[in-house]
Amino acid sequence: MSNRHTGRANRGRRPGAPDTRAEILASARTLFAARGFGSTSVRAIAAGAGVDPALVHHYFGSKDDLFVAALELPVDPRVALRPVLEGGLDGAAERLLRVFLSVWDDETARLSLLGLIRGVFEPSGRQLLRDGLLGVVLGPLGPALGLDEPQRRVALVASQMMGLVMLRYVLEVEPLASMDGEVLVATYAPTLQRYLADPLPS
Amino acid sequence: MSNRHTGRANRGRRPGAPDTRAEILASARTLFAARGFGSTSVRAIAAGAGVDPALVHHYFGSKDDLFVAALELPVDPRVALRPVLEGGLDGAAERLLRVFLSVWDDETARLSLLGLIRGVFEPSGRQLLRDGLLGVVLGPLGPALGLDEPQRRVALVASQMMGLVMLRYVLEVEPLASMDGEVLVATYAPTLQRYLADPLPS
DNA sequence: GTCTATAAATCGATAGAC
DNA sequence: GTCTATCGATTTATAGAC
Repeated sequence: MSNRHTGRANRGRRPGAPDTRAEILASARTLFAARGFGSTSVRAIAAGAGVDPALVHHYFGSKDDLFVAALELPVDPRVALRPVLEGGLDGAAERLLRVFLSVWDDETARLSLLGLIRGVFEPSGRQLLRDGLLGVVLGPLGPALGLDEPQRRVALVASQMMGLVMLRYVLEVEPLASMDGEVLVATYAPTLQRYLADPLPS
Repeated sequence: MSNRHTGRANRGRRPGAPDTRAEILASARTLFAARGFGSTSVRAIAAGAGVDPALVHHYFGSKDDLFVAALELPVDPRVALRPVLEGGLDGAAERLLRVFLSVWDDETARLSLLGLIRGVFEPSGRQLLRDGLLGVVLGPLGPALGLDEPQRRVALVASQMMGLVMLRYVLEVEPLASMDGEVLVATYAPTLQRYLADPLPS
């Protein structure tokens, strides 16, 4: 596990001077928050961390992966949402709600997510939440479900889910705060399904 | 209107020593935020301001009036919502959305309201927003429209409106942020009407 | 153990004296 | 403008019947 206390110290490669991986993450968080995902280049992140751009890919894979890591989400939304995306448009709202509630009703995940929501009122936090929620979390719904006007439909879905979060988990308004998950699914699924699939006005 | 600059200064009664009205307001804000509307008595507010309870009524009328004043809302929700309450259940969602958007799309009012929303993450601000939004603003919908399960229906309505506020006015997500008001009404009215009038699950 | 009746305290609001 | 006195309603607590 380590070569400390083996009698023969200083064997092998020493740990990288300052923790390179952490510096890349810090640089990414700062830049993503300040300029948004689209306007931040991997090269800029590498420069901010004082490392070679190739190291960014070495540690994190794609720029998307790095963004997800920088968000510090308790779950990888691309994994969690897979069953939602793969099931087709029928019943998509219901599956989405179930995934959504299972994450938010887990206490550890909830605390982490609340931290993200908290940043809403600072410009950097807004940018992060916009790109994260609309881009990474709900964005894939558009292509995967074959939505027309994907941006608009996804924004409508997001508006209802964000409101549910605010009332149930932030403001803790009754009876929403202690309502059974299945009842919530039954209540909100028709709304979300309408936003996803029904004809949009004008 | 005033005796300033009339050439004969200091006419009439001078303003009361410490501004009693303002002290009552300050005391009310503190107590409403800390304990909530229901658990705060007019007597406690008066004690906090060091004045007689009757003065509270003298300056502000009812306890409800005082609460609205303490919220520093840009409009009196009880006045603004009158047409919503009086029109009956049919079309209530549409009328509610129109009033809602007319207030939020006014810049002065919006800035003031955003200040209220900002307090969501502090316990005192939560209490204030809960009592304000659910109690004063949307609460009257229950009795006026003759809703069954008024608490639940009003909370559902609030969850969609709060989400719309977050996406359109706080996060400023497109295309919601610059969407025409009438399109928004047409989009969200069916959702709100369902929350108000349709059978609820379980 | 559960429900009802009643007593006590507290509250919001008003009228009127200073 | 400020305060005393007080009403009527609501809430809270207690006691006793079943």
